Amino acid sequence: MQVSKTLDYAVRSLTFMGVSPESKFGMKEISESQHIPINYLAKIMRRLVNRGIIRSMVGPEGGYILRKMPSEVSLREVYEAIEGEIRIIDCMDKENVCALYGNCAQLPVWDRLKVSMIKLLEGTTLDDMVSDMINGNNNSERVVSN
Amino acid sequence: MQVSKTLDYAVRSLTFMGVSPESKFGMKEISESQHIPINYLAKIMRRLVNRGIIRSMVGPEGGYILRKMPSEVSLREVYEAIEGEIRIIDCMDKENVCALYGNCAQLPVWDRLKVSMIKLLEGTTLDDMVSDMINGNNNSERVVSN
DNA sequence: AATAAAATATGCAGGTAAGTAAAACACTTG
DNA sequence: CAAGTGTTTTACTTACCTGCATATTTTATT
Repeated sequence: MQVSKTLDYAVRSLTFMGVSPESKFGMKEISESQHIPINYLAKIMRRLVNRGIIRSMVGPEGGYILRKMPSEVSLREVYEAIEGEIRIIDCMDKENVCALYGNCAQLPVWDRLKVSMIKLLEGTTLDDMVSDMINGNNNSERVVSN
Repeated sequence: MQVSKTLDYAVRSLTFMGVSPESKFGMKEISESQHIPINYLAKIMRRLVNRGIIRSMVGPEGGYILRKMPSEVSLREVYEAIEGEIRIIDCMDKENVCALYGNCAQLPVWDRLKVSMIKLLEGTTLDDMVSDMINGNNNSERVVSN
C-alpha cells in the first residue's frame, strides 16, 4: 500500500516542470535535480508522452515540455498514466471471477478508500502541488514522519 | 498503490474467523474456504500471532482462535501487523534523509491520503466487516469494478 | 550533401522483494 | 509411539527497479 517509485518519479518530474510550464527540460536536468535514475526516467517520460501529458523532442535542443497547463493536469491523470486504472485491491483470479463472490467482507472498506482516494487525486492538480511547494506548505516533518 | 495479497489474505482469514469469534479454526479449513495458499497462510498467521491478534495451538485439535472480540480488532491493527507502520510514500534514501527536502511538492497530498486512510482503517473493525458481509452490503459490482 | 555531435528511445541483464510451493521440523494429543 | 497439526527452511517465479549498451532522431558544422 505504497506509492511506487515510478509514480513518485513521474510526479517529481512533472512538478519540477510545472514551475516553468512553458520551458523545455532535458532528461539530464530532470534526472539530476530530482535524483531519478536517468535510464528509468526515460521510460517513465515515455508513458507521460503516450498519455499526452508531455511532449518529447529528440536531438540536440531536444527535451520534454508540458502539453497542458499545470492547472489542467490532475494527479489522477498522472496516476493512471503510470499505474493504469485506480484499483485498491485485485480480487480477481485468472478467469476474472472472484473466488469469494458474495462472501467478501473487505470490499466495502476498500471501495470507500478508493472513493476518497479518487476524490483527492482528482481534486489535486500540478499547479496545486507547485504552489504548495513554493509557499512552503511542504516538508512537514519531512525527516521524522516518513 | 494496491493492497498486498498478504494483507488481503490476513483480512480474509480474520473475517472468516470473526463470524464465530469463540471457535477454533484449522489452517486447512481457512486455506480452502478462503482460497489462500496454505504454505503462505502459515506465515501470515504467525504475524497475527506475534501481534497478539490470534492465538495458535499445535498438535491434533490444534488451530487458531481470536484473542480479542471482533469489535476490538481494528483494520489498522491488522494492517500494521502485516505491513508495519502506515506509510504512503517512502521518500528517504539510505541515510534516512530526503534528497528533496524543502522542495518536495507531493508530500502534502500523500499526507492527506494517509490521514483519511488511517481514519478509515482505524474506524473499521472486524465486526463491522463481518456484519456488512452478513447483511449483504458487499460484492457491489464485484466482477465489473475490480 | 555528408558527417559529427547531442539528445531521446529501446532492449537486455542483474538485483531485490512479494508470492508460491515443497519438504523437513517440532509440538501435542491419544 | 503414532498421527495430526502448526512452524520453519529452502528454492523457485514474477514484477519492480536499476544500470549498461545500443539504436534512432535531429541539429550544427564543414
